[in-house]
Amino acid sequence: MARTAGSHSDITGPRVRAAALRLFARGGYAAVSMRAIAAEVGVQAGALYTYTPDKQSLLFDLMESHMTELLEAVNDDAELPAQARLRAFVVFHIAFHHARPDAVFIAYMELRNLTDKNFARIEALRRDYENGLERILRDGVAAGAFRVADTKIATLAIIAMLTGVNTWFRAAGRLSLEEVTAQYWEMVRRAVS
Amino acid sequence: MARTAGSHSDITGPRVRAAALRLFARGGYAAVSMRAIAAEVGVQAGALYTYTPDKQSLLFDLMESHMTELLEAVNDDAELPAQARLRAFVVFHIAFHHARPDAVFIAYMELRNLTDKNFARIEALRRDYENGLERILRDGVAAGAFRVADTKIATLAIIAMLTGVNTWFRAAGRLSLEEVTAQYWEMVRRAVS
DNA sequence: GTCTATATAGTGATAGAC
DNA sequence: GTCTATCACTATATAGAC
Repeated sequence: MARTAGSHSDITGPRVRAAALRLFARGGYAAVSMRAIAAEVGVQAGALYTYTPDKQSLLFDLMESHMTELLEAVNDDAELPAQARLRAFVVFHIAFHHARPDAVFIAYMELRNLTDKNFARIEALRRDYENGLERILRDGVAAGAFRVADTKIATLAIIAMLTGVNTWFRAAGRLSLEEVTAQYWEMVRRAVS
Repeated sequence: MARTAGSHSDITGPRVRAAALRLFARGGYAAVSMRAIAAEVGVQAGALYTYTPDKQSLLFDLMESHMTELLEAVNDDAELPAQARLRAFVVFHIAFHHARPDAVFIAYMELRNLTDKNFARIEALRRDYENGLERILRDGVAAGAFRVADTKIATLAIIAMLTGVNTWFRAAGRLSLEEVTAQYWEMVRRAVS
């Protein structure tokens, strides 16, 4: 059946989200206008409000989707030996974050532009993710495979270090992502041994 | 001698910079208006333009001052044994960054709000700082004190890890800055050994 | 040095036609 | 579902009085 002319709810919605993601990452939430997002999509500003009640919800949805996908993808296997388990986390973290630089950037640059309620929700998801790594470290310490003075500190240190890859790595650069991942894993491995 | 009433160029200037630093760190450059900065200082918006030609210059000056102070303070001593030299860097980095969280936050959250020319200048200063750490690592490798596959990667990994302390450390928390520093140093030490 | 007033432009969001 | 038009604000920056 032919749709009403100009009716594209099934594809415009995702396009709005994609444009917002791109522009927020590039220019920052506060600096990007609804008009700029609309222009990127190819519609007028008023049309955006069919897909989001307001600009804040658009930001929150992007961040929540990202964190939810991250938590669903991480897939930790507690049966693995401690080192293999930690290595799997390192490889996963770098690959997952490398694949979606804009979402990663937004997820921790735009926290301050969330309302209090939305901020609390995103922070809870982030803590869930951190707890996943801390569990790996704690189990490894208990099994005698790792030597870590404080697993919470080590968790935060490792995540900061790994996420940092996104700020400088370029596929066209001197090293492949595999080589970079191998070297980060080596540093993490030593740091907890 | 009595000054002209309302004439305070010697103290208002620094107060404008301090207010901008605080507000930019809290709300983000794009989201903070000149009126908001003026209100924080206790003057009207127009008066700010006695101290800065425009908002962009205000941001750039804050970032440039921060990076310049960082480079002047780092004070690397190439005569030290490799481990002591690296340890001094780690201790310095954490202490310096802990002492000025707002400037640190701005210096890497607001990069995208700089004009191209200003961005290039700040990036050059940042590279200078990174090169300082890389020199320490390279010398240590040459002396046989460190084992590092790629000193550039190790540099970026270490800096990301150390700067991350600012995102979570609170003086009122479970651990003192000295304890935290000791544990980060231990992780860095192992990662390059 | 600071004020008030203002120019010029842009903002998020809504109403109603099609 | 998208458009045009618009409301009510807010923005940066400047001019000229004091």
